[in-house]
Amino acid sequence: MRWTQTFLPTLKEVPSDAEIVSHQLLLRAGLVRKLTGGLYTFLPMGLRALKKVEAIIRQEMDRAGGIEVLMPALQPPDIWQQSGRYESARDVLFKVKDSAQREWVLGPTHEEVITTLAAAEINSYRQLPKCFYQVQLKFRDEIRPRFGLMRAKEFIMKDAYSFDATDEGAMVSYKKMYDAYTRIFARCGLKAFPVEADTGVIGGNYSHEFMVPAETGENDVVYCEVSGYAANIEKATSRGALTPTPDVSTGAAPEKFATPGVVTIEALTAAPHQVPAASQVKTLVYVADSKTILVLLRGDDQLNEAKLLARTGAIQARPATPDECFSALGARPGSLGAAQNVPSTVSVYADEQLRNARGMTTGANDDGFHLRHVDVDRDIRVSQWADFRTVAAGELAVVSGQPLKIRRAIEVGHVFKLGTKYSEKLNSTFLAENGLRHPTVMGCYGIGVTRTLQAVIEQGNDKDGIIWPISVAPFEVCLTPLNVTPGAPTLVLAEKLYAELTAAGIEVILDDRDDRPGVKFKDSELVGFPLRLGIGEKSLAKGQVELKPRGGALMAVPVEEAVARVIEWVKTERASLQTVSD
RNA sequence: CGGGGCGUAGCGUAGCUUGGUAGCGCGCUUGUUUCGGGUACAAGAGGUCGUGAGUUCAAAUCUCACCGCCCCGACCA
Repeated sequence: MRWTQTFLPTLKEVPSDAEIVSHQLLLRAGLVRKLTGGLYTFLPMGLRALKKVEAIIRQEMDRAGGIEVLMPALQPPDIWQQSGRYESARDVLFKVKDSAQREWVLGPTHEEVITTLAAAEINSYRQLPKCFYQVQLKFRDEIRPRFGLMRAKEFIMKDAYSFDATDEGAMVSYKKMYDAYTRIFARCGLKAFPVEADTGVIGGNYSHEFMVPAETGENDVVYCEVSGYAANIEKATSRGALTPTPDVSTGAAPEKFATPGVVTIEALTAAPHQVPAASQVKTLVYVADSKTILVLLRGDDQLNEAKLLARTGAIQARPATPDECFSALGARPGSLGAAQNVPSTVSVYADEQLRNARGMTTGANDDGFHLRHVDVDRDIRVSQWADFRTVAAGELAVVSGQPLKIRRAIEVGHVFKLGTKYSEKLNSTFLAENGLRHPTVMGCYGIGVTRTLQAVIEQGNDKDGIIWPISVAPFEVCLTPLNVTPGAPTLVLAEKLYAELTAAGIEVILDDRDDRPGVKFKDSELVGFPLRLGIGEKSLAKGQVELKPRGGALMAVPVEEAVARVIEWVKTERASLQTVSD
């Protein structure tokens, strides 16, 4: 490819609407352009890099036994109603109407479609297991698209769906995808690691996310360096709060006391009351699937809403409004409690941290009053005990007992063991060897392809631009003759090397622009080609050309060795990202 | 949806407080120059100042509404 014949608009200045470095570089290096918020056009270099990622994914999916298909992005709403997600996923579903005013949905994912296919076509255990995958555009009505390709309204995803006859088989399929993901991200040059994950609205009972550590990520990952435990904060557990709950119980009965104007945990810790946060019961009123519930935590703990949904089985939950609190408990936030005057219709969920907690202080369900001497087990009617709290850094890992750390990360992949949730609802059943009909056991596996591409940039860059791993770079070599006037020795040699390298299977872009050396150097570094082969009159006079790896030192090599040296360098780089020999 | 910020040439921005001929840098065009790290000089093209209404003799500037973008939060398969 010749620079003058492709379309590679680089930007010297940082676009004002890009905040994070990978988003800035996507724009500056001429990889993408924004149409509008959350919608981007891929330009030639961006598209080439994207296709590299897709090719790696396809190779590894095929290697893992995946079968590629392509499903419709536009889908009928009835299959979504059948699975129950027309409601549960309504906030992210794009809906469109055709000219007959009939409604359609733009698929945010394809469980419904693939399960419908399986229901029709897979009828015998002899046809199992099967793992279908596709690389498809997905649509999500994101409330707030941001960070370029990281969170977009429309994006490319690789999604795979496995169908097995048995639970054990499903675990084998899961493990195959898990291993394939590990290879895929390694081959993309990404430092990605798996973490235990919450399954969210998609359902299922076993799940890992693949995370790329990055301060700009939107996920918090809890991990233990000693045991290797790692989990999304939505899922993470620990041995509990670092400070024990003070036991100041005297055995006394709950006692109401006036706390005018005290409506926060914080305020109650101050004079005159001076109740430590760890001795308070935090009472949260939530509306879970239109039912009012109470969630109790220790005063210094934070609710983990993902756990709330998981433990209660609710599809959606939100904090109750002050009015809703008042009508349920007769008091407003700041004076709420579960010890007295709780209607029997209101379920009370309590965090394990409060088990056996005695001598606690909590709201009295009477504005301006609290209760002291509350023993949770004795005084509160708890419907269900569970882990509802958010793990904090420094708490001890459940297994190893070592301190946990927390870091930000970008989620690039997610694997789920789904079980029979979708196969039952959409009638994907098969006849087993014993003649009985069973639902297929499913798994689903996603990789955000466009997000992965941006994660590669987020992880590989410096002040000059992108530093691509060679496996994902739009071109492997940037051939840079400094003088391109027709007939100039530098151009003549460049054309010769271009032909030879291209014939040898090296992906070369020839910077044939009539521009100053500084411009060409800066651009090649901004776009981030892994190797620059520079041909200038000075070194050519000495019979030499220059090899400059991106981010590495410049090497002068004799002209006659140039092709061999480039091929060697490229092959070494390629090999370093190849995890399994073909 | 709540909070904050911003919309002026392809990009980055000044001007707005205190209303009065829209400016700069980059990029672009032409010429000269330079030719190993975003050359230098000169000439030039390019603007409904996001849209609409209002106030005013006069609005980029003040007021209101709307639209769009960015950030924080909520949300996130």
